[in-house]
Amino acid sequence: MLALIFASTYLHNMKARRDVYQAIADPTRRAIIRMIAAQPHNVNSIAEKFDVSRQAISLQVKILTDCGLIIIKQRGRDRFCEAQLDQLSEVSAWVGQYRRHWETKLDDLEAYLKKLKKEKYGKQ
Amino acid sequence: MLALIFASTYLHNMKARRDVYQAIADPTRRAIIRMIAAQPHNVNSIAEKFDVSRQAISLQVKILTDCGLIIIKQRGRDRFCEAQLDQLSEVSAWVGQYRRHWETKLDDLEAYLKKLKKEKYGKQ
DNA sequence: TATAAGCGCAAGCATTCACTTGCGCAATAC
DNA sequence: GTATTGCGCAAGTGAATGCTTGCGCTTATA
Repeated sequence: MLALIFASTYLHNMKARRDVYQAIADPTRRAIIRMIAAQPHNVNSIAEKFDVSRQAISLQVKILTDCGLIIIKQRGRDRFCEAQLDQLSEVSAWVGQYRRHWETKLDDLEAYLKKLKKEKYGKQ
Repeated sequence: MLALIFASTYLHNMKARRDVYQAIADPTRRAIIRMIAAQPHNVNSIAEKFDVSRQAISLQVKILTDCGLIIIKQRGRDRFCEAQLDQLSEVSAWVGQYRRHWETKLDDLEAYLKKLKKEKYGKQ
């Protein structure tokens, strides 16, 4: 009896933290985004492209839907997934604030070339 | 004896899939990146800013180091963490390819406003 | 009407994650 | 010297993740 009580306290699919960063962390989900960004697909036609079960893809689609990256348009028995990538702007903004960190090297190179040029042509 | 053999097959901290997307999925890691991007910190001074144990932060630092987002410069007993965010350009590129998906609405709005303006002022 | 297709729900399972505590080691401070 | 500080390593834990299989519902097709 106690076992039953304890078992019931276990919530299997508890609402987890799901933000955009988390959503795009999984390569399968990125692949799904890639697919439906090019063209809407129903769940099964997505699943056909992967070698996991249909349910696995269905769950990934649910996750992407939950965090608003895709929207479902029901048509008959088909559920067409369309990309709704507004949320990606957040990621873009976050990454963008560090742009100088990875462009520094290019800047350095540019400055170096400029200096080189100056030395070659102008002397001042 | 068998138990020993089986026990030894269990690798506790097995090398997991760790790419940039995974690395930035965790809010704590993003916060760490934010900190050391502004200024290098040693591990303890990072840990002081969070209400988790020092080891927890140490592990996060290790993850970030493993996937190349930060580099460690040892100085005496201190280990200074510096940002090395080149890898973020990959994320930027990935997100960037969908830019039109979230800018469409702005474009639509712009077109709508233009149309509105036209109707108001020009009639053609 | 019977069969098939598209799909979600629910339960179970192995792995990974993020965290903890305890320990030890090297570098610095007293 | 001894004490303290900075830090990694190792083991353990609960929760989350990603997957599976089985079932049943609804919609389309034969």
